[in-house]
Amino acid sequence: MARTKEFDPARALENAMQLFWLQGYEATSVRELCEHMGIQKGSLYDTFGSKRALYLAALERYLKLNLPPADFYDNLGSAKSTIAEIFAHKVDISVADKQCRGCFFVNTIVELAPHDAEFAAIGKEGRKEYEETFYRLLAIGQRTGDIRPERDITSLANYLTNSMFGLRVMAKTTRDRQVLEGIVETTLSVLD
Amino acid sequence: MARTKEFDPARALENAMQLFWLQGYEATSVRELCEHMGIQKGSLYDTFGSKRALYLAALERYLKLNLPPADFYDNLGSAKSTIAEIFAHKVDISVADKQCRGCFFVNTIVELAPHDAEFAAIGKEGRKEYEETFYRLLAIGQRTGDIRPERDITSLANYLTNSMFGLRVMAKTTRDRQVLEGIVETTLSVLD
DNA sequence: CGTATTCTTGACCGGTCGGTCACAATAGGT
DNA sequence: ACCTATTGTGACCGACCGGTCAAGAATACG
Repeated sequence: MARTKEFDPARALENAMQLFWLQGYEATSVRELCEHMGIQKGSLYDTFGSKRALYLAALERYLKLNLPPADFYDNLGSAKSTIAEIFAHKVDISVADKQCRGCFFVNTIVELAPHDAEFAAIGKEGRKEYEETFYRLLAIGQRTGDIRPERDITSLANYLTNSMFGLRVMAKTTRDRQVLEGIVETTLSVLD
Repeated sequence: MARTKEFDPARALENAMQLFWLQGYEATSVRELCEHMGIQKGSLYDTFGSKRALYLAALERYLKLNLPPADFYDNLGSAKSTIAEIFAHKVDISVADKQCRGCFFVNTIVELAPHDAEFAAIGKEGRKEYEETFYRLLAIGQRTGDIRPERDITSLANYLTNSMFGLRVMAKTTRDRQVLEGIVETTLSVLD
C-alpha cells in the first residue's frame, strides 16, 4: 500500500468549521483555512474536494452535532420542560460564545440562501427538522396532558422555531444572560 | 464652475443597496456594483469613497427607510394594534419578496458583526432602536390600559424584537403567508 | 530491501479582487 | 471663445482568489 495521512481529517474539518462559523463563507479564504486546519492546499483539495464541498461538510457536521439524536424522545421528563431545556441550552451556548458567532446553520441561511439554490434547499430542510423536533415534543406534551389539547401544535412548532432563530441572531448583538433568559421565559409562557 | 453629475447619486445608492441586500457584502464585487448602479468605477469611488463606505451608506439608507419616523407615535390607534400592524407589514414584505432577501439589517449583523467591530457596534445600536420602538409602544399601551400594568415591558420589548428577527430569518426559508401569520398570531397572543 | 502507492509540499495557473489615475468630455464664468 | 473646475472612462496596479500539479517524502507489501 502506501503512506498514511499525517493529519486527522475529522480534526481538520472541525477547525475548518470553526473558521467558517466565525467568518462566513465568502470572507474565509482557502489559505486561511489551510493555516487553521494545519494542512496544505494539496491535502485540502485531496481530502475535501473544494472550498464549497468543505463548507458543506462542515455544515453537515454542525447539524449532526446540534440536532437531537435518535433516542432523544425516550426517557425525557415533561415535554414542556424538555423544550425549556433546549432553549436554556441555547442561552448557555450564546453567553459562553465570546465571539458572538451565533448559529452556523442560521448564518448559512442568511449569507447564502438568497443567491444559492443548494443552500436555500438546505435551509428549508433544516428548518423543517427544527419544526419537527418541536412538533414531536408538543405532540408528546398533548398526550401526557402537558400541553392543552385544543392548541394547534403545528403553529406552535413554527412559533418556537421562529423564536429559536431570533435568539441566535440576538446572540450576535448581546451576551447578556438576563436579556436572553427574559426572552426565553416570555416565549415559553405561550405554552401555559 | 464645472461639469454636473450625469447620474443621480440617490438612485445609484438605491441600486447598490438592492444588490448588497440580495448578495451580501463579500459576495458582491465592485464591478457588479458598477453595472447595477449604471456608473463606472471612478464615479463610484469619487462619490462613495470605497466599497465598505458604500455598504455603510446603503445600510444607513435602509435603516432610515425602515425605522419609524418621528411622528410615528402620534395619531396611532391602540398600541397593541399598532404592534400588530408592524408585524403584519413585515409579513407582507416577506411574502412579496420573491428573492427571499430577508432584512438587510439582520443580514448585515449575521454576515459581518462577528468579525468586524464597526458592524458589531451598528448591530447593537440597531437592536436598541428596535427595542425602544416596541418599548415606547408598550408604555403607551400601559398608559391607555391596552397592556396590563403589571407586565415587564422591557422584557416584552426584547421578546418582540427577538420574534421580529426570527421572522426575518424565517422569511429566507419560506414565503408561506399562513406559516408567517400563524407565527405572528402566536407571538402577539403574549400581549393579551 | 525494492517497489508500488499514497500523501505532502509549495510553486504556479489564469482570473478576479478592491482601488488608482491619467486623460477625455462637459459644464459655468468671463 | 477661452479657461478652469469637475465628472466620466477604462486601462492599469499589486495583491489575492480558488484551484492544479509535478516532484519529493513516507509507508506497506512482496
